[in-house]
Amino acid sequence: MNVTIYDVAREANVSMATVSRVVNGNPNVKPATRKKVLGTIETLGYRPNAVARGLASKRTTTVGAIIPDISSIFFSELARGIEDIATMYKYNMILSNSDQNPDKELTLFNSMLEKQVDGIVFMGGKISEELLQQFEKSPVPIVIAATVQGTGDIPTVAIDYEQAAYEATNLLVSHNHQHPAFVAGETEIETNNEKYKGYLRAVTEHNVEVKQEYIVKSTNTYDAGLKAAQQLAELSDRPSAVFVSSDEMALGVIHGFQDIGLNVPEDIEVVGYDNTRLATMVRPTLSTVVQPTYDIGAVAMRLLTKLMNKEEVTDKNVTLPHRIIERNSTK
Amino acid sequence: MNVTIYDVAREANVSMATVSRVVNGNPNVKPATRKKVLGTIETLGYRPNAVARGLASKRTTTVGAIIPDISSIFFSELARGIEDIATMYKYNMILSNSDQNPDKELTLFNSMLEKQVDGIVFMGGKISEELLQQFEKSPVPIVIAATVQGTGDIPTVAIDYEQAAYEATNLLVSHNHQHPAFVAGETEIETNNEKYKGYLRAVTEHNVEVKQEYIVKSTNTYDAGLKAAQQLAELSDRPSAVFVSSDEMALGVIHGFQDIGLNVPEDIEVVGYDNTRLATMVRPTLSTVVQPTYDIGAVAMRLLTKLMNKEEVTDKNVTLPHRIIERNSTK
DNA sequence: CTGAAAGCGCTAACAG
DNA sequence: CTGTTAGCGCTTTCAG
Repeated sequence: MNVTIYDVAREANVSMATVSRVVNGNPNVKPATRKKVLGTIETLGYRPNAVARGLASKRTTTVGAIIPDISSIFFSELARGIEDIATMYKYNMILSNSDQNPDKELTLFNSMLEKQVDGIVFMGGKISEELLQQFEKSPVPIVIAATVQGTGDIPTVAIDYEQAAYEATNLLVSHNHQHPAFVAGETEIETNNEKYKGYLRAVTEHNVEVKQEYIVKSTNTYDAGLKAAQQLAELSDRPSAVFVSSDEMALGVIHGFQDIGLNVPEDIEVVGYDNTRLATMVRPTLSTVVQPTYDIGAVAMRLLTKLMNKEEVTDKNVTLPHRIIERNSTK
Repeated sequence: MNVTIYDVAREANVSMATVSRVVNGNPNVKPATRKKVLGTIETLGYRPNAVARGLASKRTTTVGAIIPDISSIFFSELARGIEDIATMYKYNMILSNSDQNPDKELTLFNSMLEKQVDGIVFMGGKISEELLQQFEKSPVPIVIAATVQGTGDIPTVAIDYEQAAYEATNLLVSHNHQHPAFVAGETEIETNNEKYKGYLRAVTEHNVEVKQEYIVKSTNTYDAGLKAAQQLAELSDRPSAVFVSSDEMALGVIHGFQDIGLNVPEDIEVVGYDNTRLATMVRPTLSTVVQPTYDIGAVAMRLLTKLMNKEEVTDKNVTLPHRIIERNSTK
């Protein structure tokens, strides 16, 4: 049998309540008794049972994080931001992968509520109507990170995906490419849609007729980027610039062009999105949209701590700044 | 107030025990009552409280994972393996980053025990004496993944790091490089030490005198690889082949050489370690040691489920197979 | 500053 | 097949 608060109380000749007080740092304890209790805690090797505590206090100091795929370079950085701040505020994090599967998201959400988490950070592609409803009647606060929610009113931390894409496309336009191409990840993912909108806005703004063959919709992988580049290169009127919806795809695009003898940026300029570590791990180094991934996670978790603490939060929707960083994949 | 098992019992005109039985899938319930209970669970929107359940049953169906850094491409893949199997066996995973800091590892370990996790998967660089002692008197099973433990006797899942490094170096030797160079990550990390040993064994086996300047000890980052390449290239008798202790560093090494006009593999061959996704995201593509990262995580978690279940486990130390994959960074 | 006592919501014998 | 009854280990009033 493990040593319990009761054992400590008996051994130290105090009540359970007093032991509980010193364990929880309650100031209403005479220094002498505090010291005595601390001593017997030490000798007995007492370790508080967080489950019992959670049942009694209705707070578990545990948060849930629903993430599409922790092995993705983008999301793992987000997760790190969440976890760091969670730890800073003494929370543990239950992490689950959803693969952006709506059913799984629902299941995970409910499973986390059963575990009595104090709050949840959600990341996903698209928030289904049903999930949104569940979010809205959630007994604990939820923060959505790096994810676009359509109709809902859940606190969110993200950047302006549309505007950033607009600016990235415009960088290319300003380099005398009237009509850059666009390589997109899954369009079921709302952030990708926003990027698409921003791209379109930049292109159409210059009175260009949009060439559908310049828009490649695919999946967010390196290999898809590789293929997209091939496809674009084969066009009779090959584009001279490409905006890609993620760094990983952009690396694929760059290599796809290089593999068939095209030079980046001389023959074709490329801009990515996210500024993951990959952006500097390629030659030429990648010009890209800086999305402060780690910070999004950190800010989302910080916001969640406030919500869990029932603190006044003036702005439940925070939009973090983005910028474009020019490296060598553009001139 | 939330709806409890008691509410369901009253509403369904049965006892708490019966409700508990149907919730837990206990077969000793008449189909008719089961149906009735399920019905009122539905209408009342009852959601079992896992914390109360954990307190009563002394099982939380939660495991802990201590990981150096989830944002690392290597560890995030490991984590995905762990989480997938955890989910498969109905466990949740509490994930914490240690940054390989011994104090943090100790703290995290104890914090997870307080949370009453049913088991722990540990990944790290080096297991401190104190941590090992704590592991040995842990009340719940622990599995060590992708980590070399010195003296301890804790169940472990890994590959033979030394042998794999030996083979990788030998591949280079067989390509007529008598004395390949070695670029190593932190030597405080035991797996790196094993790689070093394997490298040395291959080199000395051929009666070569080891040139200390061919051994670059650094940190496991892309930038460190970049610098290491420069350093090696400046040597009066530049090596003609390099074995690198991780893919990420290897990418840096390749680019470091390329940046000063050297060609890989013509002027210098490069072999990496891990076969992360990075290995194919570089030109030339990287020859590397295949470490089944995801599988290590998956197998470790599977082993942990058996241990938690008190099943008979014949082999507490599993060594997964490795192999060398030749791509274009070698001839 | 300290103690007594009543739960938190559930499981697990045990009895029938 | 079902109900009764103790707890699990801790927090939290409420008194004093």
